[in-house]
Amino acid sequence: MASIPDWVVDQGRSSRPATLKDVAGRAGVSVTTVARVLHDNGYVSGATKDLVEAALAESGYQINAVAQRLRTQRSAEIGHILHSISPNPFFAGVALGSEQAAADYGCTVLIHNTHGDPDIERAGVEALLQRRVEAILFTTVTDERNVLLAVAAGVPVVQVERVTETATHAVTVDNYRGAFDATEHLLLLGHRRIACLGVNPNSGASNANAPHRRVVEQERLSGYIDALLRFGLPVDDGLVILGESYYDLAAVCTSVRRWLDAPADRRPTAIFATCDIIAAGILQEAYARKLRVPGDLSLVGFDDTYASYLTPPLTTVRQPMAELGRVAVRLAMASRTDAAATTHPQTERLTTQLIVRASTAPPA
Amino acid sequence: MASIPDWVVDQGRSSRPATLKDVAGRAGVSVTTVARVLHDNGYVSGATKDLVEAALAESGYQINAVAQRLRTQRSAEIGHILHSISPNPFFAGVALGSEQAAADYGCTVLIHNTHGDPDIERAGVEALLQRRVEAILFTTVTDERNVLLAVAAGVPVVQVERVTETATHAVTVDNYRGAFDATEHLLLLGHRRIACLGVNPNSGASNANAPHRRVVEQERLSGYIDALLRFGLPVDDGLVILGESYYDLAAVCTSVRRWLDAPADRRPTAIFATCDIIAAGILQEAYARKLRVPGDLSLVGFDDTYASYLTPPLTTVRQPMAELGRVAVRLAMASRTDAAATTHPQTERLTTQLIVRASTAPPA
DNA sequence: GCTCGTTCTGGCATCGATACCACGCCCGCT
DNA sequence: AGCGGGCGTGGTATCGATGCCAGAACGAGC
Repeated sequence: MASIPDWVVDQGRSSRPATLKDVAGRAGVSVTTVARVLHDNGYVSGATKDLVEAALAESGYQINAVAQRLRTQRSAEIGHILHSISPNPFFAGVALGSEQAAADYGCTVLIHNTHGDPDIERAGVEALLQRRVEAILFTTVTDERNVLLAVAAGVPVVQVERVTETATHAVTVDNYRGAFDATEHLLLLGHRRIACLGVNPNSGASNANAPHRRVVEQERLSGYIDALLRFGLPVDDGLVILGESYYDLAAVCTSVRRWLDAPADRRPTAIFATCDIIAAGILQEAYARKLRVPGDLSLVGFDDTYASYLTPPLTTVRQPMAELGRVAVRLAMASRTDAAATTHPQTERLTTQLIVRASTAPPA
Repeated sequence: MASIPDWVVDQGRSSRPATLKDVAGRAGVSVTTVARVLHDNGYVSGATKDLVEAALAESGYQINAVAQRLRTQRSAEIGHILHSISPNPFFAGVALGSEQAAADYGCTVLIHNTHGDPDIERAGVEALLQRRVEAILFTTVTDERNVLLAVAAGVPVVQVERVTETATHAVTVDNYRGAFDATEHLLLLGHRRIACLGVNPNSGASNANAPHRRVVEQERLSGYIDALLRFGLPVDDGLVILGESYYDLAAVCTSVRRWLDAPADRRPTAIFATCDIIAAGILQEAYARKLRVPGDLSLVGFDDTYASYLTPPLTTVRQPMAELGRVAVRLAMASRTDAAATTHPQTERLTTQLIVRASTAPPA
């Protein structure tokens, strides 16, 4: 007498998930036939098709993606390295966009939060390479060598809101234009003492491995300066404060306090902050001094993350965060097939949009 | 003459990544030996170890995690289903915590944003099951059946900040206590007309598949009511507005406007909002009416997401977001091994913390 | 009657890493 | 001298899905 087939054992809730073999046994056909029904390709007679479909349903079969990937050599995954999805919503916004576009390619996105730690970043890149991801996006880079690691492995790399010497694809917004628009908006309102709070484009120059957003910062600063010049105004060094990073709020805050504590005739009448979070901090400082925004002080932010939730709602330069993520994924996936794209890195440039809300008005 | 071995072909940047076999060929040993060096187990002589390590380095070998997982039957992945990591930072905070704890188990977290769409949610759960994730966390649920889907598959499930009849592990904060503390804080300051803005615990009752955070909402409402009763105050139905969901701001806003437009002697002197985002909206409404916070109106939020960025900084009930995620992962991983845990769902309850900032003060 | 093409089905090697088993060797102990 | 055990190494089945190839059955056309 024949021995009891494997598939007779109870496929209960706690046992291993069913395999193609299990289903084949249950239906009394070969695994090949089950696979054909599953993917609806090849020739299968109506009768056996019904038989197999019943067996599939009974066993609660779910395809094993791990085995499938090994066999087909397609991981269907995209890695995304970034600072942290919280608390700065900028990263979460980009991540969300990348997820949307990845879905169009049947891919899922693996997010790696580095928290600015180069070791975590390196471990993240290596983990992604081991998983054979189809592309890697960098929305922050702490150590430039980690980008090279990915490039050397032959994986398509796209840097988001970041421009460096490393030859990879990139997608950024027109930061110069964004900063110019913001400053011009204040100038057109009649402001003449306009301060700028940003991040030093030259910071990290001593550390060759951490050129944090340098070009982006330079562009924003240039946009501010050029707008002033266009209006025939000199750049007052005392009205420009550049921190070490976007997360270095402490330094920025003390500078702002000095400005706000100055007598009205020497105080800036408007401030352009290159990040909504910094702008939020300034709002609080102004509030503590009973300075009215926009009455005594106009304020423009950057990013449009927190801006709409603030009081008053903040005029800001909107970055198309989700679109940055989407374009990054498309660029990466296109370069997989297009041979020319691999050798000639491409840079996509999106436009920002000045969102005028209630934090800006003509000076008193 | 022997044919040219495979590994002689250039392992250049654009070719397939090296396999154990490639490395073995290069070093002139067996794959078994290479594996032994790689994992530093078993016996390997110093000489061959050096040989193999050189070969590993030369070929830029990165282990193939896909093959490894198929063979070891461990996906080292945890799925996390949530509404969306942006713009509400609550989810991002929980996700971050889950990622941290997952790392302790050598796991990575796969985030699925459902955007409140039951079809996306279902597809997400199925994708996770197909990847054979070791556990699934639900920080939002749109369709209860999707939880059952995961449970039926035998995967450990943990619901975060959510209590339902479905018998799964859960981790929540003490919402009753949080709401009680917030209301009590206002009462102790001397407020007597305290309004409450929340989400209707009975909403979705008509739709059996979408009992959105019902218990959590009930607890928050009860905490508010009980604090009033403790002070011998009646509950004024006109001062309680419950929206359909946290994302249904429109309805909430119109109600708030009605309150704020009322004459001062009928206007609430304080509002307890069960979400920072709602509180931010109230701040803006108050500002537009030139009502001073906390002078004319005190305000308490919930979550501590946006709270510290607002003007004035918002008094709020802090939820330990990251800790929620961490505990959820620990609960899930523990239940994998502990048989008793599977049958007896466990609920962990974390404590909230009232963070007093500048949006609350005694009534005028 | 033979060939050819279409329909239907099963066998099996393969993706890459792992783990078990087997074999050979050298050394020390009885 | 013989034997057991610690070393050092290689062979190979396996995880589960895929896709090529083989082959059988049947009808149509010459």
